[in-house]
Amino acid sequence: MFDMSTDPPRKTMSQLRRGTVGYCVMALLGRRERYAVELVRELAAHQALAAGQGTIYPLLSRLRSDGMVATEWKESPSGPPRRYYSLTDKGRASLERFRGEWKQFSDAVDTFMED
Amino acid sequence: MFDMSTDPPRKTMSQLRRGTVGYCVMALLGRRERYAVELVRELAAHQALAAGQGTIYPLLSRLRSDGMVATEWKESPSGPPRRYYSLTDKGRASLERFRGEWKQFSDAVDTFMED
DNA sequence: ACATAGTACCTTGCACAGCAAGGTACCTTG
DNA sequence: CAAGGTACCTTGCTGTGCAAGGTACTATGT
Repeated sequence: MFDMSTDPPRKTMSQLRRGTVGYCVMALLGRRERYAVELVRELAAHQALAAGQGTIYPLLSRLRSDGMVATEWKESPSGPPRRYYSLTDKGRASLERFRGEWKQFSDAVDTFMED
Repeated sequence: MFDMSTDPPRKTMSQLRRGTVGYCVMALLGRRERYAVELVRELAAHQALAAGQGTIYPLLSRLRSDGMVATEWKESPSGPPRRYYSLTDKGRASLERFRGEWKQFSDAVDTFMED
């Protein structure tokens, strides 16, 4: 059972993340390469975009098969090996395009939300 | 077939709409009551939030069973009767809450996209 | 040498909103 | 009384996010 009074905020935020998490990950990878657990930690820092491993691994897998990111295995200074992800040129182009779509979209929603 | 070069934008935008269309509809209903086809037309005006009847009718049905909106049948000056939707107090509270979540979320995405 | 803990990888099954396409009924007009 | 417009609604599919569960490698303590 949940908070029945209004609307569970968890679910709402989860829906909002749809379609954006991938591009936020790509934005991070555009600066420097990272591995999956690192990405999870950095997303968790911005509360609204917190996404667990169950979201990140399938997401990275999709980005990879779409050619948006490239991967490379590297040994860790302490622990099991890590798979590092970096943004490809195709990924960079896709991200650039998203920036425009995001602005258009968020401006539209802002318009509706302003009373 | 589609544009294979990068990413079909249609699909991206469709994902972005998730979770927001409902609240945009509620925002409209917060000002004055409207019927479904009217809502479809007003959303279509803001291109980024265009949603067809296949989206709107199930959405309104959900909002209704969640107690966010109330409905009332009214005769049309010309044509079949219309079902008018209006925002309930519960809907108003939920919308108010969403405004905060939306700001938090869009600020977070903006942070990632700036660079 | 071996158990324990920590880190990192990944998969499975489900939930649910948006959507295209298809279908019914009412009213007006010629 | 047929044709066209308006308004209602449903069905089946898709894709993404998520919790939960599972494997493997390394370091540490005894």
